[in-house]
Amino acid sequence: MNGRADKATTTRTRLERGRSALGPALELVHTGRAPTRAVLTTELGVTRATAGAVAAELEALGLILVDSRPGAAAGSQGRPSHRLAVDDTGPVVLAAQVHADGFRAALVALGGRTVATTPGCVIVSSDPAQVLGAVVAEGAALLRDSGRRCVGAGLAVPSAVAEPEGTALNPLHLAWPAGAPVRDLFVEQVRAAGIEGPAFTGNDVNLAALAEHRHGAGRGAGQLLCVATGHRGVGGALVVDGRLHTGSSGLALEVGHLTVNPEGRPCHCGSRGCLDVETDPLAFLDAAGREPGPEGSLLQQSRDLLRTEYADRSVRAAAEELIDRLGQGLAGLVNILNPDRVILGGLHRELLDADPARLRAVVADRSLWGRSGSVPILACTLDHNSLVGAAELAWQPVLDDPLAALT
Amino acid sequence: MNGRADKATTTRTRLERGRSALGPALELVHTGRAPTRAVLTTELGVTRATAGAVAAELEALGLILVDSRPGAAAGSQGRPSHRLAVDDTGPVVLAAQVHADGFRAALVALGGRTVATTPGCVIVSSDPAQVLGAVVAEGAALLRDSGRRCVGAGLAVPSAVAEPEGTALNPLHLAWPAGAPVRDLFVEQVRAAGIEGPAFTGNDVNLAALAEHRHGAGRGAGQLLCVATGHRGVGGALVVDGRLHTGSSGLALEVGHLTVNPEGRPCHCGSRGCLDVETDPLAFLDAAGREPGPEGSLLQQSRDLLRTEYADRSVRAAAEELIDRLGQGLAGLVNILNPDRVILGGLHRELLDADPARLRAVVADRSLWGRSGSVPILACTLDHNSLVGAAELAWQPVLDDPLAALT
DNA sequence: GGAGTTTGTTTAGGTTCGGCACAAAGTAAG
DNA sequence: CTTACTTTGTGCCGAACCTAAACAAACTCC
Repeated sequence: MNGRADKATTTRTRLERGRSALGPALELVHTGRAPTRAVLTTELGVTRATAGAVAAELEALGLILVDSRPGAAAGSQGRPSHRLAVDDTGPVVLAAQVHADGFRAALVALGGRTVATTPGCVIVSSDPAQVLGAVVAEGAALLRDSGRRCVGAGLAVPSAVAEPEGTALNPLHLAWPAGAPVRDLFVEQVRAAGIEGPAFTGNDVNLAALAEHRHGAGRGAGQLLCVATGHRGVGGALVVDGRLHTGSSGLALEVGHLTVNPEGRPCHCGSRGCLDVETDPLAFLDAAGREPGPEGSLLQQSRDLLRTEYADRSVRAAAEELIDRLGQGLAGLVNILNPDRVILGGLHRELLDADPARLRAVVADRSLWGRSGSVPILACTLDHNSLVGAAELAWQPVLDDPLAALT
Repeated sequence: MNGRADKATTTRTRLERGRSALGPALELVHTGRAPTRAVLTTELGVTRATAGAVAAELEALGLILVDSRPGAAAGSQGRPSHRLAVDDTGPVVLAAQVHADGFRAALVALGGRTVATTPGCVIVSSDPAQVLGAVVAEGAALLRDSGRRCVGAGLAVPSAVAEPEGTALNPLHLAWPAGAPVRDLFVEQVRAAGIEGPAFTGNDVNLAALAEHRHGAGRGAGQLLCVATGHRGVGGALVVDGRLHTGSSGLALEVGHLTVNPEGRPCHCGSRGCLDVETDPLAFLDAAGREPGPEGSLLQQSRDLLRTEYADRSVRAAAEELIDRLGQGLAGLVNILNPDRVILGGLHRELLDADPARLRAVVADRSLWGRSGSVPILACTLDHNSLVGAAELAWQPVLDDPLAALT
């Protein structure tokens, strides 16, 4: 009996109970759905004993605080439950975002709270490695200043990211080559900077959707559709049961080429009237008869126009045209995906704010079922939601298995 | 201490091990992915001891057979593993399908094998209750003749089925009222016929996709997109990680109103050139300049035309037009859903067979990423896949928890 | 201040699964 | 046919994890 086939010899040594529920419990605290130990007990569906052990273990890991002082909480009848909160002195992750305007780095704690951030920086190179090096350098400086433990890094890029390769397929706004290996480049820079933990990369709208689902307007949604436009083109994302629906190779929700205007503008895809070219800031400025400025500022220019000159007939007409196109696109997506909530970002969010009734009416009219027609359409609520989403990406291993991720 | 809050007193009595893996194990045998106990062991990721207990338990439940005779299997080195197979004398489910042509009932065993079926029957009423009564009566007769235990019933209908209400939102081909409570009506008829087990209802294309994923051309696909057209309109379905993606209220993949031809036919939805009116049998007959027959036979008429008169210039031109439109629609869906396999049914399957290269080229050209463009597009392979899918619906509780479902 | 309610804690016990040793059943080679 | 080797099935033990139950603690309400 020398050549043994049994190799799965995972010797576990810890004796505490409540290990398997560790991840779900941390996620509940992380997303604010378990403010007390009593709520944690019911949410996990375990006994008080188990929930107590789980909370104690998470506290021992330095991730959460269990406030067991008498008098810490009160209000209803019975013994007040211990309050649960993210440990503000606990580990952080490095979150980074690259976009047409520039880049930004931040440290994000559990709960999605940004504990340190750089001001927006300007990109000085069109070489992905150099840009990511600058981003990581900023993040490393933040980490040094804070003196906190880092357990991972996440990067948001304005491009579809193919999995499992981790390549950016259309980083057009960055003048990067299509297919740039952003994941590997980012990992490399993170390693070179001596930052610990795994490093991940994702599409900015996907990550924004994830952030909104966990900490913003998407909380509690079962099937959350997110659509946003920043500078050029339109991005989409779907969060199903708390997880990003990335498709089989990370390219799902590439919604830009839905036809929303049969007689519309020609698109580089060969068709015409695509969502991409009909509802982005450039389309808005064009419809309003304004001269577009530099690419990085298209969103700001459009936002200013919408907010300050909405009384102007040409601006209003342009807004209404884009709202109708956007509504048509959203209706198509609602028919295909049947979400229970829709969140809009970037210029789309501004369009929603400008005339919510009109957008909702278009969607209701064009989507087939009254039930679907009444899907709530909301504006995103988080500042820098892509950045927070990048942090979520880095936190995910910890949320999945805190014990394994921290040791 | 009288008013106790702890009420979850689930006293379990069985002593066997391998309970939690019972469902996954049965699913592996059911879908043919665990032909032997050794494979079951590795697929489940448990020890041989546990897998043995699981297999024994499933055999004790009368669901599978474990062939432990020496010499039952051989071929490679080492001790041959016990063969696993569905118990052919085990329980069955009642599967039923209603469509424009008529209806059909069948008994389906584990593994998706149809053990008894009625010939196609003609619908003689436009009252849902009466039709379902006739369907269930046929099924009950099959059950009586077979003398086998029934553990559930499933029904496929040509309509979106809203959840959790179980209402058919657009049963147009059946002349049923929109919003007909098909689930409740079906449950009622099943109960009245004295058939045991829970009863479920689902959309026919959804169920066809489920069947193809488990027993047909979709086996092994991670994200399976299924598109089909029977008589009028187009249906879609998505299977993600082996489960139907139904959206938040069962209405996902309502793909009929994607715009695929900006200058196309007007659609009742108010737009023009929708997939629904551009790629269904009626559109094909119209494009070929043929007079459509009665609604129930549109598919058959189109199929005959495609197969026997493809040399005819008008037929070929019509096929190519529809292929282009279908390709555009599929490309849009591929961009949004990023599936790793596409399966076509009904007339779409015939179009694929007529000119596979053309359809694949259109999809590759119109979908954005080369990677997505190379999505395999296949024809469905199961006879009566909606019927088998209806059976899958009824089997699901057993697959989820065999112990609970059978006792 | 006592009754009632809700939650935390301790203890005991049970279920499930992995590790391990060994037996069983085949193939491969002489 | 025998021996070596490979692979799989089985029985036993213990660890891990959780529930149940009883009790203690901390609040509200009257």
